[in-house]
Amino acid sequence: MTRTPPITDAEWEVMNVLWEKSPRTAMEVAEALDRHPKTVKTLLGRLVRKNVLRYREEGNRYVYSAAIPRQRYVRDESASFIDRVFGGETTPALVHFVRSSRMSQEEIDELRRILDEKAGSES
Amino acid sequence: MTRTPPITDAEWEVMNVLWEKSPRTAMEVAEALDRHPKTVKTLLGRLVRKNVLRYREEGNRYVYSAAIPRQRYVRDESASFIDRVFGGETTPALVHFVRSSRMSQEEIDELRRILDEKAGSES
DNA sequence: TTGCACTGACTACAAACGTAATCCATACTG
DNA sequence: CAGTATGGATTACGTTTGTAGTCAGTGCAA
Repeated sequence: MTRTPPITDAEWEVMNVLWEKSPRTAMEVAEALDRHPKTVKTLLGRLVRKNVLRYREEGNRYVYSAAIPRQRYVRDESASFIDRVFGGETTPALVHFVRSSRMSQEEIDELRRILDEKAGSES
Repeated sequence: MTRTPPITDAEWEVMNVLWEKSPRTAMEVAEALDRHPKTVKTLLGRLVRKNVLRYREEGNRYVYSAAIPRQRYVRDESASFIDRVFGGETTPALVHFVRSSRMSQEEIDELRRILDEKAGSES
């Protein structure tokens, strides 16, 4: 299992639009982000070099798609965030988020359900 | 209220030891992190320039303390992380964390308690 | 008192980043 | 077919980051 290469903030923006819908051309991504096409192309190129994106030639242009599922990045990025900010302790992070966020009753119930499942399965 | 200046990964490491215990000298921080003193001094200097750290002269050396409470950084950093990775949606982030983390029964209960408080107070 | 061991200040420097411009080939327009 | 617009490849460039080295002052050990 190849390690997910680190990607920067600007690259995350690009990936987010491609995870949301693939494949897309460079121009389409640039428009979705409302950023300079040249800049976007640079970022796409770097992401291809990192093997986070793949492209297919379509006529005279490339269409890009994610080569690594969003889920993997979410997992890795979450872990490194929690390491950095909460010293690797997940529960304090969760406590912080729950305390500081506005949640609807439905969302609260959803989380409770998940905690209940967990209470059953956890050793 | 001044905006919390962005700090880098290496700077977070330094801040974490100073948030944990202040004040400390450059040497003490370097030892706590087991990193090259020169490197740590550079980072301390940069953090002072960003007004994230303050120092006091103690004999011929400086002792550093955080000038911005950890809590503020945690809040800001969490928000920007959730923006980047979860598009600003906190609940999906929470669901992800709860699902993917190992938690003891006590931790699960703690979170339940907090959710209960929240259920009461939330509209 | 002399010189060394530390200190902070300043400097260095390559890699990564964000942001784009230039270059060259090709496709479309008239 | 000529000229222009567009696409990817390559190059540019100031800034930030991580990691430290050099320099000049000073307090302590011998």
